[in-house]
Amino acid sequence: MKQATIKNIASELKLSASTVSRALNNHPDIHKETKRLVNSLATELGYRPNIIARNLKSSKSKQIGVVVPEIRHDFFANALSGIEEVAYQKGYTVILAQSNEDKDREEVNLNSMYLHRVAGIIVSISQTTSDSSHFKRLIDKGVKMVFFDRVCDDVNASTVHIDDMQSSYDVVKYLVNKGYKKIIHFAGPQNLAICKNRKLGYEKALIDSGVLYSPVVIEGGMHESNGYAHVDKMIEMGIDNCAIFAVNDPVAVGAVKRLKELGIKIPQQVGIVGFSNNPITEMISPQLTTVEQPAFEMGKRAAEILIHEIEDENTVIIPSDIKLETNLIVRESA
Amino acid sequence: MKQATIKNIASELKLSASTVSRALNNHPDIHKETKRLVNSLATELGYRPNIIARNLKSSKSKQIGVVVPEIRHDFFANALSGIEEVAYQKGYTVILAQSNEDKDREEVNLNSMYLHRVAGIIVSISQTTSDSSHFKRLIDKGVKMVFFDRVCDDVNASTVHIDDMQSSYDVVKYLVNKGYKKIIHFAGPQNLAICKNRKLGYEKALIDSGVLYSPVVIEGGMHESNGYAHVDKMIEMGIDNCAIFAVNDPVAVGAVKRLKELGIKIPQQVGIVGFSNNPITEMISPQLTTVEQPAFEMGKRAAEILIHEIEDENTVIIPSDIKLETNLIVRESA
DNA sequence: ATCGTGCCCGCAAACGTTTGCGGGTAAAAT
DNA sequence: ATTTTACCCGCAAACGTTTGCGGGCACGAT
Repeated sequence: MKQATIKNIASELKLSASTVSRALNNHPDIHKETKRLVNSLATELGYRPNIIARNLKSSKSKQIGVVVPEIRHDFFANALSGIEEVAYQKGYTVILAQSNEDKDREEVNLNSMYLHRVAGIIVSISQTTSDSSHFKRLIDKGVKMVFFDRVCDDVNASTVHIDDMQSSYDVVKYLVNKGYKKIIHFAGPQNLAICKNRKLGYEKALIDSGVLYSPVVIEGGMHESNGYAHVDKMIEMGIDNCAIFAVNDPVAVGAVKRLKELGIKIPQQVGIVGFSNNPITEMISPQLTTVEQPAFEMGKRAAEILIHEIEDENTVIIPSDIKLETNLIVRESA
Repeated sequence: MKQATIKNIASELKLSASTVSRALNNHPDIHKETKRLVNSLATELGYRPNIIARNLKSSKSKQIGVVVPEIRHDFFANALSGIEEVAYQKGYTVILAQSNEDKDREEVNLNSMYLHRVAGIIVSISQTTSDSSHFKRLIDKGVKMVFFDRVCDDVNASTVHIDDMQSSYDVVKYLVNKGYKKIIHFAGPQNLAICKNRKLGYEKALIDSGVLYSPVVIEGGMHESNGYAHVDKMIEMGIDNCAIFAVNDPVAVGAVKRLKELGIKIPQQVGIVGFSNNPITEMISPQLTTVEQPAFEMGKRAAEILIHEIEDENTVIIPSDIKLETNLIVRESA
C-alpha cells in the first residue's frame, strides 16, 4: 500500500538509490541490464517520481500561476483556456486563482503562488488595483511575470494586449462616418489602462473627425448593470440619432436591454457598439456590432512568452510588449 | 539576493534550525524573547516558508486538482469559480486542467495531478470517456476524488450533480401540458450519464403522460452546430406544432438559429426548451425556456465535500451523492 | 606482473522543513 | 548541598530526489 519510491526499488533490487535514479533517467553510466531491471520493477510497482521532492532538490518547478479577475467572464475563460493549452503542450501545470476584482485578494493569491514557488505568473489585474507595489515586490524577488489584457504599465514585465486606443479610435471613426449626430462613450474605471486608452481613442477620433461637440463620457463599472443604468443618464441629454460606444460587451448588452425596454429602436434611433465579441453579442437581437478581441490567442501568447522567459535562464530578458490585432465586426446594432 | 530560509535565519542569530522553526510556529518550548528576535529578523529578511519543502516533509499538500472538459463553457467556468472560491476560503490552491473532451488528455492530466501530490481531485468527465479505469487506479492509490455534473457512476467516489432524469421529466410534462402535439428530444452522447438520464426522463414523461406516439430522439453532440443540424433532420418528419427538448442550451440555441433561418415561428409553430440556463438564453430572441442548473453552487459543494474528505483522515469516508435542485425557467420559447 | 582505461556502481551531501528525544541551565524544593 | 522541576534549546533523522566524486572490477596494453 505504500508509495513506490526510488528507495523501495533500490532496496528491493539491492542497489543504491543513486543507481536507481540514474537508471530511471537513462544515465549512460548505468548498465543496460540494470536499467531493464529497474524499469521493469518500477512499472510493476507503479512507481511515479515525487515531483515535490524533485522540485525541492532542483528548486525549480513546472507550474505557472494565473491570476484573473473573474473566471466566469467569457473573455477570461477563453484566455485561460489558451494558457492551459500552451502549458499542457510544454509540460507545465496551471495553478489558478481569481481576484474577484479585489486588490487585497489579488495580493494574497500572488503571494500564495510565490510560496508555492511557481516558475512564473500570468496576471490580468483587478479593477480595484491602483498601485503595483505587490507586483514589483515579487518581480524583485525574481518571479517571472507576464501581464495580459489588463496590463500594468509601470512595472518592468512583458505584456500581451490589444491596441485599445487604436481599436476604439477605429470604432468611433466608423460611427462618425455612419453619420451619427453624437457619439457617447460609456467608459470603465479609469485606473485600468485598457479603459483609459479606450477613452483616449474615443476622444482622439472625435477631434480628428472635427466634430463640433465635446466628448460625452459616462464613467462607471464594466458590468451589464452599469450599461443599463447609463442609458437613463444619457436620456436626459437627449438621445436623438446618437450612438453609444461601450467600453465592453456586457455594458453594451445592458444598454441594449434598457433601450429595448424604453422602446427605443436600435440602430435607427440609437446605434451601439460593444467591445470584445463575446458570443452573446451574436445571439442578441439586434446583433451587436463589436470589436473582436482574440482572448484565446492572447492567453496562448502570454503563456508562450512566460515559458520562454522561464526557460531562457541565461540571457537577460528584455520585456516584450505584444499588441494583437483586433477586428471591427459590423452587425446590426450600428 | 538569496532566498531567506530557516537556515539563514538560524546562522544569523546563532541558533539552530529547529529553534527557528519552532519559534516561527509559535511552539511553547521557545522563549518569548527568542521568538521575538526570530520573527523580527524573518520579516526583515522577507522570509517565506518553502511550501515545497514543507509538503515533502509532511507528504501532504494543500492543492486540489480540477479537470473539466472545457474551461470556456459557461457552465464549467462558473463551477470552477465556485471551486476556487471555496478553495481560497479554506486555504487551498487550485491546479487546473482541461481535457478538451479527450479521454487520453483527461488521463494525462489526472496523472500529472497525482505526480504533483494534490490532496484531492475534482472531475467532470469528458464526452469521450467510456471506461473509468484511470479514475479507479488513482482512487486505489488513495487519491480523494469528487465528481460533479458529468459524474462517473461506476466508481466509489462522491458525486455532486442534479437529478437529470427528474428535471427533464418535469420539462417534458410541462411541454405536454402546454398542448404540443409531439415532443422531440435532441439528445447528447449516451455514454455520458447526464445525457442518458435526460433521455430517460424524456421517455418516462411521455409514457406517464399517455401520449400516442413513440419517443422521437435525435442523438448527437452537445454543441450549437449539432442543434443546428438536427433541425433539418427533424423537418423531414413534419414539424407542425412540435416541441423540441434539447439536451443543453447550446444545442437549443443552434436549433433556434436554424428555425429562424427557415422562418419558422417560435413558439407558435415549434416550441423549444434548453438546459442549463446559460446567460445567453436570456438574451436571444425569443428568450429561451430552460432549466436552471446551479453551476457555481455545484462547484462550491464539490469543493466542500472534497476538502471535508481530505481533512477527515480518521473517519472512514462514505461517498456522498448530492443532488442539487433545478428550476424550470419559463420564458418565451415554450 | 604492472599499468592504464573503460565501465558500473555506491557514498554522501544537498534542497528546506519538521519533530522526537535528549541535554543543559537555572531556580525552586528538599 | 543535593535533587527536583521547569524552561529552553540543539542533534540528528527524515521526506524523495539528484549529483559530484571516488572506487572497484575486468579487460587489454605494456
